Amino acid sequence: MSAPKMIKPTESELEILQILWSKGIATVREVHEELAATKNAGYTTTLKLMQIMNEKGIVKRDDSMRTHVYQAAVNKEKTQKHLLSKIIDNLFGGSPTQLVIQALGDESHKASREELEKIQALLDSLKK
Amino acid sequence: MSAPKMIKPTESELEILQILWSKGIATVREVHEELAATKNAGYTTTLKLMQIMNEKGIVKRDDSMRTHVYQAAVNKEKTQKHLLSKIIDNLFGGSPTQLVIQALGDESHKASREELEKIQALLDSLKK
DNA sequence: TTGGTCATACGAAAATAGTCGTATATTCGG
DNA sequence: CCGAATATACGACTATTTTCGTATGACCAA
Repeated sequence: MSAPKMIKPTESELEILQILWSKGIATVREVHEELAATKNAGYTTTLKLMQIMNEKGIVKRDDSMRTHVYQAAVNKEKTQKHLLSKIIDNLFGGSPTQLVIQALGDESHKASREELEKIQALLDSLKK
Repeated sequence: MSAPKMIKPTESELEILQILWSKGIATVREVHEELAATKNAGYTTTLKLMQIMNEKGIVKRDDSMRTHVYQAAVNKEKTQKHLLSKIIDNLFGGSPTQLVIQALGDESHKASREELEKIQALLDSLKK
């Protein structure tokens, strides 16, 4: 298994992870700026969060310089899969199909045609 | 909108909701019994949780008798959709397709052939 | 060199969740 | 009628998460 045995990021940690996953590496300042776009929190709050994540092993950091550089220490797909698995159990009684149906029917997150094709392709391969 | 403006049940509350959704109505004792099958918590813990859920408006109860009878006050599909929407944003950067792909690929929750057909049908109707 | 800016560390308050002990009331079998 | 079983109410304790204020040190421009 990977570094952290039980992956269970909190909501705030997830927000930070998403930024790190997309950026690859980032400083606290950079993460905070991006966070501040939608959220409203102080700089030291973000800092503290990232320090805690570092202690938990959710992120790694290079502190050889004055300004530390962070990166995710947990795999994106693994984390998604893990949390999704929990959701399926907690919210959909263990049925991934129900989840898929609700997700595809979500009005505020419509899938494009290409995306539908992608799902179709996956479905085809699963049917075989 | 329905009773509770912001639906945001906690993990424990979700476990209870699932039981209420499946049973329709139930007493604290009944919910607790079912909960105790997988979890390990005292009776008064379950009671307290359900009392709090009642205050929050997540469940309703008939307390005209000594043994109160509870039922969910939030719609199952609506709640699923709402929480799923959050997940899509928090974990999948707003892409339901990514979520669907991960869900279908989940090894521990495999979909049966019938379920795949159901998804196929939905996909067909979306494509039109 | 000195003042302003920016970085991390640290402690602790505030908010949320979950757990349970204990008090009190009702019900029921004998 | 009495005691055991069972129900709810309520308060409090623990744990976790989130949020910041403040201290301290490094860096830099004038």
